[in-house]
Amino acid sequence: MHTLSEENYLKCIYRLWQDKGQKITPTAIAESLGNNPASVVDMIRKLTDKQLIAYDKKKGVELTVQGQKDATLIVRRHRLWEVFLLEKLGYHWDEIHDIAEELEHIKDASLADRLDKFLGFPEYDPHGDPIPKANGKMAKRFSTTLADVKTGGSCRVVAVKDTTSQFLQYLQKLDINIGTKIQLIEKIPFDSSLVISINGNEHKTVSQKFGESLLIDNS
Amino acid sequence: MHTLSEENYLKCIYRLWQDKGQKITPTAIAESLGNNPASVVDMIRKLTDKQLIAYDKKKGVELTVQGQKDATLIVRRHRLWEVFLLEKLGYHWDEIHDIAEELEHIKDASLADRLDKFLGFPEYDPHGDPIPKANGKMAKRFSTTLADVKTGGSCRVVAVKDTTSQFLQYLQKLDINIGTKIQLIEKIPFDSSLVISINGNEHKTVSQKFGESLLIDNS
DNA sequence: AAATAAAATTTGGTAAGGCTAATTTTATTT
DNA sequence: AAATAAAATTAGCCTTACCAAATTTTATTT
Ligand SMILES: [Mn+2]
Ligand SMILES: [Mn+2]
Ligand SMILES: [Mn+2]
Ligand SMILES: [Mn+2]
Repeated sequence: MHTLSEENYLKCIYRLWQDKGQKITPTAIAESLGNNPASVVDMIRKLTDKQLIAYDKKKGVELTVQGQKDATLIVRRHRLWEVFLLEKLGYHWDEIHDIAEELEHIKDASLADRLDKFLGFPEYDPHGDPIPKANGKMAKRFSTTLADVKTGGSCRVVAVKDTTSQFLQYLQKLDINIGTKIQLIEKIPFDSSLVISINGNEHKTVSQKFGESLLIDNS
Repeated sequence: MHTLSEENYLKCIYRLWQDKGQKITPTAIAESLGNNPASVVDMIRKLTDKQLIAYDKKKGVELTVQGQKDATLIVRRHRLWEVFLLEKLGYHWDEIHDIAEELEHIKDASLADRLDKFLGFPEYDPHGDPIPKANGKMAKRFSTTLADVKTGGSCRVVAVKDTTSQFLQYLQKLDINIGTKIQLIEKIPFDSSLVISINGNEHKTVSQKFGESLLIDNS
């Protein structure tokens, strides 16, 4: 099996791969994990030896079939634990990520499946991310952000791209949750700030970064 | 906070202290953890520096007040997770110990208390060990074993002293659980084997080691 | 095509937590 | 009281996973 560190690298590579679909460089991994590039190079060698990734200076880092399988399972465990923490233990959605970051590494062959069943086979985690099934398949992952909405358009929040408590607490303050309806009133040309109406209420202005962190469904 | 290794040492020392109440030596700790005595000496220095234990060649290792507090919390988490795994996820009692051994190290200030509440504030874990309360207090710990019962006497199983799956599966095979009634028919003088009747059924013979691993209540 | 900047890699270290083998201290026998 | 055995400790190494600094490779400008 994999060490805690190996698992965190795997999951990180998996996320970078999903997020952009573009070349994954040692620097990108280093930044994402808050590690030194030198450490990343070490781990790339290690994961390559274990046949979990393939590295080519041209194509960057890629997960092998086995690497994808293993990464998916870690993500599955992470998201299932998040559901458990929120629904069963009553945590708020800005508290669960860090705890799940530890829980996802608990090793037991049947734990994820049992937890899945206990939770009623949820499709999405509390941040709107799809939970991989036991077979590795998972529901659709949304990709349109609030920043992509046309002026005047309406949409519904389906997921958050950023799970830091700073962002989630800001959302709480604005009374935005998964399912909240948002109308884009105006896009400020100067800095792409967005003027929005939350659930039909008074206008509020949010940054471009904010808009790019909210995944929405046009409806 | 403490590392995973520090926590496992703390818990080990706590258990040795409860089990016998006698002098805790580096060798005893090494044996209990399956580590080399040299490693134990290193860790004793580390835990002493952190003021979690006090070590005196005459008195052996002792937990400080802080060490006791911290060890108790780890035990609390371990036993609460065991209840969760058995009652909510449907594991058998011989599977839960090893998983709880990992879960007990998840660090979050309110996790144990939330889990405790979710489980309905259980008093004992599935092996019959008392679960420390949030304030550190806990229900009575039983100490009489089946080997202490007088010939002809009857008793009820209240806890197991050994949580290895070898022992627990043997108990399962004999149809012995927490609460099972056992009568001591005869004690073989030669090797202290015990002839018992489980729930009034036909006589079976078990070893002295077996008898010493079952905690009972005379009733 | 050079020059420069950025990214990747190598080299040499550190800290934690293990180990074995050797040594010293403490207990137990004779 | 010696001799012997057992326990504790020290010394020296190993692996994992990180780091900083130096170097090499690759990209980007000029
Ligand atoms: Mn993690
Ligand atoms: Mn999530
Ligand atoms: Mn443990
Ligand atoms: Mn237990």
